[in-house]
This record gives sequence, C-alpha cells and structure tokens, in this order.
Amino acid sequence: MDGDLRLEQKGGVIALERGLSILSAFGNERSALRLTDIAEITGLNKSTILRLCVSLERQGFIKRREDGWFQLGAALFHLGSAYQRSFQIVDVIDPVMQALVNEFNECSTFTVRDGNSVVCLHKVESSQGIRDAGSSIGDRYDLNNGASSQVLRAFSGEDGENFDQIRDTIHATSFGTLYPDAAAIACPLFGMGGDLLGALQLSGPQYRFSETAMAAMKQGLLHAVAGLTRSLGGNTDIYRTNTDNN
Amino acid sequence: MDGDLRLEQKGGVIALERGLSILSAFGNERSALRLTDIAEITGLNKSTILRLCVSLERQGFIKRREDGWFQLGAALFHLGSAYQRSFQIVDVIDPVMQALVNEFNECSTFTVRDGNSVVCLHKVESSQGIRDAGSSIGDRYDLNNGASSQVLRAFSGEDGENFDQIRDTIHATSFGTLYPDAAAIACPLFGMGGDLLGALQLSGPQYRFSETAMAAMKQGLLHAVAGLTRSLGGNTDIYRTNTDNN
DNA sequence: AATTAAGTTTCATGCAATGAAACATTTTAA
DNA sequence: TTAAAATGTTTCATTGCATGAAACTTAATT
Repeated sequence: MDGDLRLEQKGGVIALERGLSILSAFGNERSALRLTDIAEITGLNKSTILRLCVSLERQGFIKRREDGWFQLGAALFHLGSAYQRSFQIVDVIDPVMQALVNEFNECSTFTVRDGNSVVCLHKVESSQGIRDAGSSIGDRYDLNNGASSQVLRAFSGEDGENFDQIRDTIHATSFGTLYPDAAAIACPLFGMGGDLLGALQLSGPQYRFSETAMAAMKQGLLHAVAGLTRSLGGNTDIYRTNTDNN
Repeated sequence: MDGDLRLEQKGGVIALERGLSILSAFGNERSALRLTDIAEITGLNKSTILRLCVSLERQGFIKRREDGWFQLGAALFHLGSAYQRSFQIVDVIDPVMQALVNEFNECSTFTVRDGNSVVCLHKVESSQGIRDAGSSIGDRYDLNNGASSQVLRAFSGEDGENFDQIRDTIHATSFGTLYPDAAAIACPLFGMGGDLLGALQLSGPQYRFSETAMAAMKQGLLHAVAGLTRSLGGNTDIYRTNTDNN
C-alpha cells in the first residue's frame, strides 16, 4: 500500500479509512506491531499513525502496551462477537457440529458468504493430531476454492456444469484446492424460507477421505443440515437429490 | 451523545472517532440499525453518517443490506477473532473449562482485565435450562461486581480488607452482585512468571450454590488453574493458600 | 563517541470534512 | 385521495482540522 487513498475513492472519508487500514494491518497473523511496522504496512506517515492511534485507543479499538507495541483492543472483540451473535444460527448449529466431529473425527466448519468472500463463522476441531488446522474462526477467503465455496456459489445460483452437479447432488467435494494435502466435503444449509444460510463442511487430510469415508460423511452432513433446517422451521424437501424417488 | 467530540479530546482525529462511534452504536444488542437510529445514538448529522459509512463499508466494517439497514461487517469478526487468538491461552484453557462444566454442570467463563473493564474472553455453557445466560463471549463489564472482577482487582494488587481475604484464600465469591439471582465463584489464573492472566469462574443460580457445592467448586477451580499454570510452565506454589502447611 | 533507527512533537498550509438546504422517496395521518 | 410527516440522499460553499516535513528526543548499534 502507499497510504494514498485519494485517487481510488469516490465519496467517503479519507481519515477514517486510514484509521481502519491501521486496524486491518493486524489482520494478517501478527498480533502486535510497532509504529514502524504499521508505517510499512499501511504506507502512512508516522505522525499520521500516531494521531490516528490516539483516537483508536480512546475508543478501545487498539491498545498500546507499555513497551510501545500496538495490539488490537477489546472493542473489536466485543463487536466481532456481536457480529457472530447476529447469526443466531451458530448457537443452534454448534451441538450438531460437535456431533459430526465426534462421529467422523474430522474438523467441521460453518461458513457464510459475504459478497465475494467466504467467512468462517464457526469451527469445531477434531481431536486428531493431523487435522485441518488451516482455517480458523474469523478467517476470510476468496470465493474460489474449497468445497464450501463451491457450495455457496452453486446455491447462490451461479451458472456452470459443475455447479449444476453440486445442485443435483446437494454437496461438493474438494481435494487440495485450498491447501495441497487437504480434502473437504460440504453441504448447503437452508433456512426457513429455503434461503441459503451457509455451508457445513468436514475437512481433513486427503488420505482419510476415501470414497467410502466420504459417502458416510455425505450422509452425515445431509442428515445434519436436514435436521437443522427442520428445527429452524424450514421444509426439508429441498435436500432431496434429483435421483431421489421417495 | 451529541456528536460533538471537539471539546473533550486532545489530539486524535475527529472524523475517525466519529466513524468508530458508528461501529460502537451496534455494540448494545442491536444487530441492525437504520440511518435514523445511528443518527440518534451517535448524535451525528445524517450526511456525515452516510459519508462515513461509505468508508466503513468499503473496508468491510459495516454492511448495508438491500432494505437499507446497516449491520456490522465481517472485517470486525475477523479482527475480533484475531484479538481472541492473540490470547493463546484460550486454546489451552478451553478443554479444562469443558471438563469443569461437565463436572459441576454450571457455566464457566474466562475473563481478562482490560483497563477498568472485564472482558469475557471465553465461555462454556452448561447443559442446564436454568443457567447463567447473562454473560456472553465478548461482553465487557465495569470492574465493580462479580466474583471475577473481585479476583482481578485483588490480584492486580488493590488495597482493602476484602481483597486481602481474596488473596489469602485465592478465590472470590459473589451472590447477586451482577445479576440478582446469580452466584459465582472465581479463581485467578497465573502465567509463567507468576503474572495474572485472568480469572476462571463458575456461575449459576444461587440455589445451586450451597456451601458444600461451592467448596467442591473451589477445589475444582484451584485444581484446574494449577494444572493450567503447570502446563504453561509456571510455578504452582502461587496457589498455596496462607493456611496451607504442606 | 558516533551512527543509525525508532519514536515523538510542532506548526503552517490547504485539502477535505462538514452540515444546512434542497430534493426524492416512503410511510402515516386525515 | 390528498396532505403531512418521516426517512433517506445529494449538493456545495465554508472553514475546521488532518496533514507531513522538519526538528527533536530517546534508544539501540557500531
């Protein structure tokens, strides 16, 4: 970045975006940054950063430690939790995910679509040493790879033969598209009105995702989302595949 | 609020603080707000809000729904998760809290001090219908009431007879100080260098917190925090009460 | 002691944040 | 149905305040 946001934007407030860019500088795995780090990442002048940080700290969005390092503040955690809570689904879905993890002993994630991104809203870890540790709660990906992304795109109505197939079979799989050795299988979760809420996924190392294992997982996932939709007051017919007859 | 931040502040950037105040408007249980709501809560001019929101939305901090309502954005969730992850302790402490909840069948919370606030970093719910549903992850309280607050204050070195007693017995209790019918018992958790990391608490309705029940909980909590401190590489002597002799 | 780097404060300059006003649109009342 | 009120949006002249270079103070390295 070069810190000069003037050219690209129409409308908006530069000072605010600069402040937000300071916050976003912490989003990439570094939990503490020095003034110089922030200056490098954002491209902002140090004076500017210091001035913006006075405001960020006063509102609790960042915290400056005694040793001078900057950290994210509790206000972000508070609002982040509020964001998650606004999806009331998480409370309902958690026990179901716990059960899935117990049954298949692989990590389960629940993701939602946000524009052209996927956001990992919830994750339940398996107890295995070798497991999908690549994604965490709060992570955000492009809507390109991975079983969940495919599901979210398919049931947002995107065109394409592969998406047709996902709609037909009501699930998607992926092998090494997001992380080289990882595999995943995902199903859509629908709400009361048949609207797409998100995608429920199981993921782990490819060698544990045999055809037979994945067939069982598919059953487990479909059973799980059907039960969830039912308890949300929705119609479960939507989970009938095109080859179902009953 | 009156939206006029000019008088109170020295240094800082007004436009940024106004933007942050918009975000904070969502912090009080309302997950969606209209323009007018935001104007009322923050005291800002609607034009100003609209302009600030362009920037907030462009950076993913808020999202405007098609019906015009504003909601928090995924960027906040991402950063909030990053905040939580910066306390690596949560990963270690979660299984221990799960075990506590299994044993005593009451909700367990882990809180940390942030200035003059308590922040609920993690919570494990009990399966009881009647339980402490008053606090959630991400909540922030004044450092006044509740067992955890007392513990955090006592082991931050505050003066007072009651704090002396908490330091002696290495735990605090509370009955109805935060919520009328609730009771709680809390212990401090210390890190490697004997530094206070936070407070571990069990809480529920008063009628289930008899003397004998709480004696068992105290043992359970102390055992839990001692084990945690040990696995963090710290010395557990710090959990010896003044009346211990061995 | 000399040099480099990191952090902080100041202040003249002019850019960009501001809010009143006018307008568009939707909802409520009469 | 019309009128009135509430909500949301855009514009633009005014000036408030965000800006960053420069000077300065530590702190770390050589």
